[in-house]
Amino acid sequence: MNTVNTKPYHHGNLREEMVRIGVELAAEGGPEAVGLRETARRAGVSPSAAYRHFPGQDSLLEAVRHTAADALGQSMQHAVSEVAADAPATEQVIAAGRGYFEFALNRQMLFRCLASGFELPEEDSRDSPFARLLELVGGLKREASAVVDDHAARFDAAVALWSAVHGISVLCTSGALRDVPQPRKRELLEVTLATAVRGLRF
Amino acid sequence: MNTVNTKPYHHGNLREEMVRIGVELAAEGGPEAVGLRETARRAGVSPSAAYRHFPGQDSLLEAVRHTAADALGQSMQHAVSEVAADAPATEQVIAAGRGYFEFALNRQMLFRCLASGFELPEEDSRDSPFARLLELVGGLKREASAVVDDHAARFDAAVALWSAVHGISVLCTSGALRDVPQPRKRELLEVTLATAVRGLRF
DNA sequence: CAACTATGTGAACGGTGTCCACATCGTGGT
DNA sequence: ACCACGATGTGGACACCGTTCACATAGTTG
Repeated sequence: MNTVNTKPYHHGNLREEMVRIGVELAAEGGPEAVGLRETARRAGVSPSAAYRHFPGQDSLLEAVRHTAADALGQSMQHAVSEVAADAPATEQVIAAGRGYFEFALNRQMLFRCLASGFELPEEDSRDSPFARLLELVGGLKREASAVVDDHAARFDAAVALWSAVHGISVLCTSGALRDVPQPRKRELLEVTLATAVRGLRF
Repeated sequence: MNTVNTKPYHHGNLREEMVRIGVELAAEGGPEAVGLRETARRAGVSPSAAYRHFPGQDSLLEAVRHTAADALGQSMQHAVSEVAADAPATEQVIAAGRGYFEFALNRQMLFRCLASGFELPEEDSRDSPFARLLELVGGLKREASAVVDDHAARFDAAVALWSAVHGISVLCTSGALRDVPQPRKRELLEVTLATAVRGLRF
C-alpha cells in the first residue's frame, strides 16, 4: 500500500487499468485495435494475466463499450444542462441530440465501438441515455400540439428520434457522409433534428 | 473451355468465386467472418492465390460490400416498384424506406457489412440508392405542402430521411432494439418513417 | 516450338487469442 | 506465528490468421 490506498494484490487493480488502456486503444484505432496482447503489453503484464479478469477478448471490448456508453451519456447530459431548465421541451430534446452527435464527431473511433456493438443490454436503467430521452419526450406532450401521452406512443416517439440522431451520427462518422466538412455535417444534423422533431407533431 | 465459355486460366475466374464465397461467409458470420484463408480454403485454392486478385483482405471485403450494396439497392427498387407508379410520392419514399429496412432485417449480417463499412465512395451514380432517393424526394415537392425545390434543400431532405431509415435499421439489427420481436420492429419502422416524412412538410 | 505472362503452390514470418502448468504473493485459520 | 490456500501473474505452447517470397504450372503469343 504505497501509492494511494487500494492496490490490493500484485499489480494493483489490473482490470481497471486494462479497461482504461482498452479505451485508449479504441479511441486511436477503433474496435479492432483493442486486442488482449496489446492491452496487456501496455499494462506491462503478461498476455495470460488478462484472463484473470476477463473471460476473453470480447469481454474486454464489452467493458470498453460500457465506458464509452457512459461518456456518450455524459455528453448528452452536458448538452441538455446547457439549455435553460424551463426552456421549451423541444429545445431540450434537440440539445440531447446535439450532445449525442458531438460525441460521435469528437470521439469517432469510440463511437464506432458503440455502433458496431453487439451487447449493451442492461444500461443500468437509472440515468441510461434512452431513459433520459424518454423523459424529455414525455415533456414534449406539454408543448403546443405535440405527441400523445400513453407510454407506448412516448416510446415510439423516442425511437423515431433516436433513429434519426443515430443514423446521422453513423452516416457522418463511418458512413457515406464521413468526408463532408464538419460545419456542413452540423448543418445536416440540424436539418435532421428539426425534421424529426417536427414530425412528432400532428 | 469445357463448361460454359470463359474459364480462362487455371481455376477459371477465381475472383468472382472468391467474392461469391466472401458474401456467403459475410451472410453467415458478419464482416469479421470473411477471411482470406477461409475464403481460399472454400474455393479449394491456396491462400496465396488470393493475392493474384486482391491486394489484401480489405480489398476482398470491399468487393463483398459492393455486392451487398447492390443487393440493398435491388431491395429498395423492388419495394418501390410494387407501389403504383402514379401513387403519391410520399408512398414511394416510404416504400423505398421499407425496402431498405427489409434488407437489413432479412440479411442482417450482410447489412452489418455495409453499416460497418469504411469505403463506399463511387456508387456508380446512375442507379445508386441515394440517387434514386434524391429523385423520389424531388417528387415530394409536387405534393401538397411539401419541401422546396432547390437542389440543396432536396439533398438535406434526403439526408434526413436516410438518417432515420438507416438509424432504425441499425438499431433493429445490431443495436439496442435487436431483441425486439420482428412485428414490433416493423411497427417501429412505420412510426419512424411516418415521423420523418411528416417532418419534411412545413 | 519457345518465350512470356498470368495464375496457383508451399513454406515461411510475425502477429493474434487462448489455454495450461507453474510461480508468487496476500490473507485467513489455527 | 505459522502455514495452507486462494487469488493473481508468468512463460511456453497451440492453432489460426494475413502477408510475402521463391518457385511451379498453364495458357497465349510470337
